Amino acid sequence: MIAEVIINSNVKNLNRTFDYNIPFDMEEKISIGSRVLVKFGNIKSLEEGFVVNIKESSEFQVKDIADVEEKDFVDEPRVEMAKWMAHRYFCNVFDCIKLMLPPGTGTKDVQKRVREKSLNSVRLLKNKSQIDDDIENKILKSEKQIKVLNFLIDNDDVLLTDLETITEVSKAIIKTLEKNGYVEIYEKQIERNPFIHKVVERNTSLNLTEEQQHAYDMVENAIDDYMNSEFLLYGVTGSGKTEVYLQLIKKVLAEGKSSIMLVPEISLTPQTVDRFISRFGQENIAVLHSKLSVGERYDQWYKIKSGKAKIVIGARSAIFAPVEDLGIIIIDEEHDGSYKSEMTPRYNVKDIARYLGKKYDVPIVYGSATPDMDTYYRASKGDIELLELTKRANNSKLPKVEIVDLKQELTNGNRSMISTKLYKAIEENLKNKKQTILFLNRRGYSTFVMCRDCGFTAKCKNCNITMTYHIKQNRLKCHYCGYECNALSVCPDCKGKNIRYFGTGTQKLEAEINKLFPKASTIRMDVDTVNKKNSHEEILNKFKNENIDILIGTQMVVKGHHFPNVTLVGVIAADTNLNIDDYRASEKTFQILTQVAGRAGREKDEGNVIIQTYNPDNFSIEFSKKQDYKLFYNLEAKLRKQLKYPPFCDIIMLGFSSENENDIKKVSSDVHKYLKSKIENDNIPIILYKPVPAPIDKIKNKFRWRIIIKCKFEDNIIDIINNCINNVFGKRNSSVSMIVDVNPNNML
DNA sequence: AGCACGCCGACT
DNA sequence: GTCGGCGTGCTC
Repeated sequence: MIAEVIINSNVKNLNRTFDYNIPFDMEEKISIGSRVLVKFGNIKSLEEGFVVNIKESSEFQVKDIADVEEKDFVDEPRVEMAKWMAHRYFCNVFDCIKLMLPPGTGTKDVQKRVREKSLNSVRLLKNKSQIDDDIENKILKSEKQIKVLNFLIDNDDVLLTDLETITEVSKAIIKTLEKNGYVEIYEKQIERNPFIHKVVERNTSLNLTEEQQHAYDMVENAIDDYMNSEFLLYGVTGSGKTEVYLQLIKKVLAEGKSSIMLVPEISLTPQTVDRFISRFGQENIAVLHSKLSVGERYDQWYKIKSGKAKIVIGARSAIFAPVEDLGIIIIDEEHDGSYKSEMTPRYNVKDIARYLGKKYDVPIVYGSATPDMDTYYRASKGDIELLELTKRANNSKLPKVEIVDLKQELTNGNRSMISTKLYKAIEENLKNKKQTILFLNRRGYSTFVMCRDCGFTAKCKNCNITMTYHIKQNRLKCHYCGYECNALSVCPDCKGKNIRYFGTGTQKLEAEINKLFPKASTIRMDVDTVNKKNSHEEILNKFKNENIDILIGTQMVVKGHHFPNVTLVGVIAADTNLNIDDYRASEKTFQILTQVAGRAGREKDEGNVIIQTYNPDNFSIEFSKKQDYKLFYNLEAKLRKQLKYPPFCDIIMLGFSSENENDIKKVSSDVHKYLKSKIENDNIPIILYKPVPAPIDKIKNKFRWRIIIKCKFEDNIIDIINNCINNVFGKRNSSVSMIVDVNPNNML
């Protein structure tokens, strides 16, 4: 028998199958979806491959499959889905299959781990002065570090040919270290169970309100009838969407089927998970997200694969969890940008959910207080059933929202970033021992640095971006590539000393609040303070339990947290998202303002929200004051229709990047020419724009250009783009790389 | 990745 | 001639 195998490679030219003979002794183990090792080309080591089809004969002179993995990880429908994804997202099939494999088991993952371990052991040995600098330098610089390591472990003939050998090398290193008594430092025990410290009380279903019950009944019918229906659970903040999810999952679990519940990466906190654990017990639940270590992820994956955990809670990639007997897919906070992948494959999780829903005849539930324009549009057309929750579950009132015009504030002579109204409200809140959240969607201290004499602005040397001043380290940082340099006191151009720091970030806000309210306790939350594994959680717990007066943060503070004692939310500058060059600017502004306002007054005390803005008349700000999504939707939909933006049309962005700007111009114009000729031939209604530099035209020393296409993202344009990629990028390896992003999250 | 092939300039 | 540097193509 012959197997059609795809090779693990990101080379475009290798995105096809190669035939291999299945040796007799492997026939029973190999099926579609098996992971195999094969000899390929002149490559010395064995390549990782995947069987995607089995047939009787081949027109080629075939080689034998060298090895096969004992267990199958991917079933035939998933291989089909991977092919579908590769075509739709313009990537290699293997890139898609990777998402479905147990984490950390790929040949390259294993090699990487062995290399890291080896390097670690070298460092340890060096600390004991057993090797000299020269050897370490060789090891650190060399790509084939492990070969040098062989020297260390007195084993000259080990070659890095296959997994087995790597394991051998790794074992030998461990042995050497054991002999020297370093094993406890080297093999630091990893905490593998994410729930290990949890003792959670069990709780039972709450009584549903009339609206919740109706929503539940509608989805329940779909589950009973094996219907691939889609539902939008549109409920105001605090309306009890989660209780509906919990009861739906309970229903699905009672029938022995699995549930996938997706939440935005940022709100996948232990509190969220606790709520599910206390309802279903931790043995039934698996959690998948990016903060878990590879080992933790691997264990969770097996918990699902073995059928032990029938409830999967996770971020975007959890849609690929190896569940059997899928019963329901729930996507909470469905408007969230994290559901769209910004890496290859650039998939939108809703596309995948819809594919699975159709394939297995299961319902999909989207939940949000501020639905995505596209979701609500589909609901208005009747493609999605709209289920509304109009009241907050514990009958708490929606907060009172006020808007402060910062232009007015300036003419009144207040040049601080806290308006008089907000100042008084904070003061009042402090007096009443209530908590306050201040929201500013920009981290750092100052957003740009300018010389007042000659107009010089500090820019990153790798990116065409102004540097942000961080006061703590007294340094300038580039938020795109991470480049840092010392803060300026003298202008590098004119040597003037009149350097001014403009704009505000969370650090400056924190400093100002501490100055204005010296007695208030404050805590700041942004990527600069939450980079450690659990610090996101720690900050929120500290705020909640130690009753810190004021939480200052970027959009991280917005997502789905429940703070009973918060009665005031201040938005320092509502305009930060508004002025960027993106068709979603209004939608994002409305969403974030509504979500942040929803943090206030979730219990018996009424909440207050103060939004400071330079554009009080902008409709997305005005409608968020009214907290009226439908008003917002109707006006925004009208604008989008006129301008041919989603949901009425899709934006396909072809992004080019290269260190050589001339190459970019050449390749992008070739692509443009190709597309233009095909589109004219096919007579398709497509708007094709000429290649232009991107708004940020240089990042990490690479120039960036783009071509924008506006049309419905359907088969004809998908085929044209795929052909274009094969034609222009198929053969020679160009210095220019191209990515295709459909309805990208940001247009910068 | 790594080898073959073929093109072209440099050198015995 | 023919050696070797390098761009290009191919891998079942």
